This record gives sequence, structure tokens and C-alpha cells, in this order.
Amino acid sequence: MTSITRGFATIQQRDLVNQIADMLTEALLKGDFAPGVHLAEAQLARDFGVSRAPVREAARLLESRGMLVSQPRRGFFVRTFNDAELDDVYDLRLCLERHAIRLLAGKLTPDMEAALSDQLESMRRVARDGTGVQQIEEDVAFHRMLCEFSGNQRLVRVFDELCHEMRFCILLIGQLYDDPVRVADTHEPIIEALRTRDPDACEAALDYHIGIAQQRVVEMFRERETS
Amino acid sequence: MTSITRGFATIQQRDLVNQIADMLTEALLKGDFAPGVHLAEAQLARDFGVSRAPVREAARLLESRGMLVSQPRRGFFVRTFNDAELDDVYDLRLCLERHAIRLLAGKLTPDMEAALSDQLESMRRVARDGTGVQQIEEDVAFHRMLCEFSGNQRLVRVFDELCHEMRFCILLIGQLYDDPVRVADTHEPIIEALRTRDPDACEAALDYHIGIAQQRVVEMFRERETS
DNA sequence: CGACTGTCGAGTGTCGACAGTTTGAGAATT
DNA sequence: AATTCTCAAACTGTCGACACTCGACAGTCG
Repeated sequence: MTSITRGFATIQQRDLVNQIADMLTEALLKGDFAPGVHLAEAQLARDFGVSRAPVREAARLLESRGMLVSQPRRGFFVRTFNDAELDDVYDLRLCLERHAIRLLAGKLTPDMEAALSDQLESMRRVARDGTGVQQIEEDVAFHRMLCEFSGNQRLVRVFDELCHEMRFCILLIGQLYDDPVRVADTHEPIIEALRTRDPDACEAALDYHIGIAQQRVVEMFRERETS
Repeated sequence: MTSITRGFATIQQRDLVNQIADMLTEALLKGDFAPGVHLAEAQLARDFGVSRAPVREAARLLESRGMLVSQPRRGFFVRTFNDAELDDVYDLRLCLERHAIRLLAGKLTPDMEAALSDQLESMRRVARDGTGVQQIEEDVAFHRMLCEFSGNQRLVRVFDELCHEMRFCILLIGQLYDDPVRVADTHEPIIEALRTRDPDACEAALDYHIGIAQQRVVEMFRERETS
């Protein structure tokens, strides 16, 4: 458990694996590695100034999150997406959130409602003067809250996994929101529907919202792919 | 990377990690390790006659499947379940399969219908003269087929993860089906509903079926827990 | 000219070792 | 007797090294 200084970052005590995983994730989301490219363990280990063991474990972690894939005896590669896979991810996300919001509709407390409103407010704030990454994070946080408040922790875990993949796709596309304020506003109807406590109304509001998001992402993804 | 033994038969091309993971899985499902118990890497490595490295990786794999949990600097422990977690798993499973069967209702082909019927037949066969484990596997295979035929591969992946956890719970309970033939028969209405191609009818049939299964598992789990 | 074979470098799979941490039992103290 | 302290054993995190495999390239033979 040595402390290593290399370049900018000072890696210390806390589990190397998680730190490496975080750094790799960041690098992937920044687009430092092209999709499909091979990640050599030894090279990464040199870059991070550590041995191959923690790099391997970090890579396995990212593999379980669907950001890397591995082939026996060949190592790790940056995950690639195609249209169908992206569709699957959004379809599954819709499935989860629908279920979550229906559960939530039956148990919404004033606290939850307030938390969601607060989150919407944060979203509007960064929509005005935040970075693209911040906007996405606030957006994700709102939807994650829906899942959390549903009460099903297992569902939240799957949602988180999907989020990793969605972020990956989205930042692979580049700029997403041309009008972030308007995007933030489209979350308002969801909160309103929840206030009615009517599961069907909630589902409809959610469907509409996610439908737009999906359409936009898939469309931009296709454009990028054919270029 | 060892042993190319025994003529042509066993070329151990597959790496140690997967083999160890399989063996560990089997041991866990056989109940060789009590829930919550600590798994020492070095001990396992000695037992398997390998070094700690592949054992660690296998353990990480099982962790990502939800069968083990890890604590920093303390190692791996056999996953424990409580009522709430079991409820969450079944709730999520229902959510996935509902979605899958609705998708499937709109695209069912004769081939798919035949495959499902065949699977039901297998289920009935092992219900008469198969082991408990076989019965569970055939049952799972039927439901997995529903997910596969939905066309969403990502959904299948999550379903598989959930299955690992359900198997774990079920075999932790012990005997599950008191009348396996009757259990197999309860899948018939699902196929019939699919034939009508009506999503609502399909969902209803599925809800009924899974509801019974869940009720039974949860009930037995609670009994066992209080004993 | 094309197909096959041998060789070489790069990279993964696995191992044994070391260092720091956690745990639990027993000694020491209140 | 209960509690705290001490310390050694057991264990995890990390490292560097070696063996084996895969793919590329060049040379050989038809």
C-alpha cells in the first residue's frame, strides 16, 4: 500500500482498484479511448504507476458495468455500441422507470415530492450556467430519485448500470442538449402527474418524456455512426 | 495455464477463473458455505490448488453476480438475503418479464411458439423423473426464453443476473416444488395467452403465474429465517 | 506467384513473495 | 469480574517475474 506520485494525481491509501476504475471511467467518458480499442494492462499499469494486478481488477469492474469487454487471452477492449444495443438500453430503462413510477405513485410522501422539486430546481440552475456533463448528471439524478423512491433497491442497481452505459453513449455523441432549459422543463409534467397519484397518468408522462430523450439520442447516434 | 491431458478430451482452454467461478457457484448452491461466512482467498487457493490471483478474479465475478459481497481489506463474504431483498428481486423479475412478454406478444412466430411448447414438455419430463435442481433449471429456461424472444438482449442479461440470485435463495430454502408436475402445468396458460397475441392477456397470465411462485418462495424463506 | 511454416515480439494468465491491516486470544489493569 | 492493552497469526492488497499464447512477418517450398 504505497503512495504513488505520478503526473498530476497522487494515489493514496484508498483502494487502488476503485481509483483506477474511476480514472479509467473518466478517461473513457472524455473519449480518450476510441471504441473497440485494445487496452493493454502493462501500458495502463505504467501510466498509473502501479502493477498490473489492480489494473486488471479495475478493468473487470468496468467490464461488469458494460464499459469494457474482454476476450480470453486477448485482454480488454473499449465497448462498442450499435443501434440495436442502444435501443435495448433505452427500452430497458423505460421498463424500469415505468415500474418505479407506478410503485412511487402509490406511496409518494411530501418529503419525496419536495426532493424531486429540489432536484428539478438544480437541473434548471445548471441548465443556465453549468457544463454539459453537469446537466447530464443532474438529469440522471432526477430519474435515479424516481427509482430510489420506488423502494426497490435492486431496481436502482440495474438503473445505475444502465446509466453508465447511457452516459457512455451520450458523451460518445458529444453535445446533446441544444436547449438545456427546455429539457429541464420537460420534467415538470412528471412531478405534476405524481401529485395526482394516478399510476397511469404517471406512466404516460414518463413515456412521453423518455420517448423524446431516446429519440434524440438514437437519432444523433445514427448520424454520428454513418459519418 | 495447465494440463493438456487425457488424449484429446480435455484441452483446458478455458481459463482457471471461469472454472473456479463455476466450482464456487456449485459449492454455494449446494450450501457448502453458510450465508455471511467469510471466504479466505488463500484457503480457497489451497483447496483448488492454484494461486490467489485467479481465485480473486473468480470471487469478483461472483460478486458482480450478487452471490458474494466484499468489504475492503476484509475480503469476500457469502451474500445474505433478507425478506426485503428477496421481495425486490421478485418484483424486478416481474417487471422484466412483463415487459418481455408484452414485446413478445406483438412478434410471436410459429418457431417461438414451438420452442416454448418444447420447453414446457421438457419441464414436464423432469417434473416426473428429474432432480430438484433440474426442475428449477428447466423452469428458469422457460422464462429465459420469454426474455430472449422479446428481442432485448440487455434485458436478458439482467434476467440472468436475477436468476443467479433466485437460484441462490431457492436452493438456500431447500425443497421447493411439492408437486412439480402441477407447477409445470401452470406454464400452459402463458403459452395460451401468447397465442391470442393480446398483451394484456399475456401480462395477466404471467402475473398470476409469477405471483404464485413468489408467494411460495417468500413464504418458505420467512419460515426458514425464523427457525 | 501463392500457400505454408518458422520465428519473434507483445501481451495475458498465473504464481510466489512482501508489506500493511484486521482480528482475536490472552495478559495486564482497574 | 469486566475492560483495556498487547501481540501474534491470518489475511488482503500489491508487486515483480515467468510461462504460455496469439498475431505478424518473413522466409521457404511447391
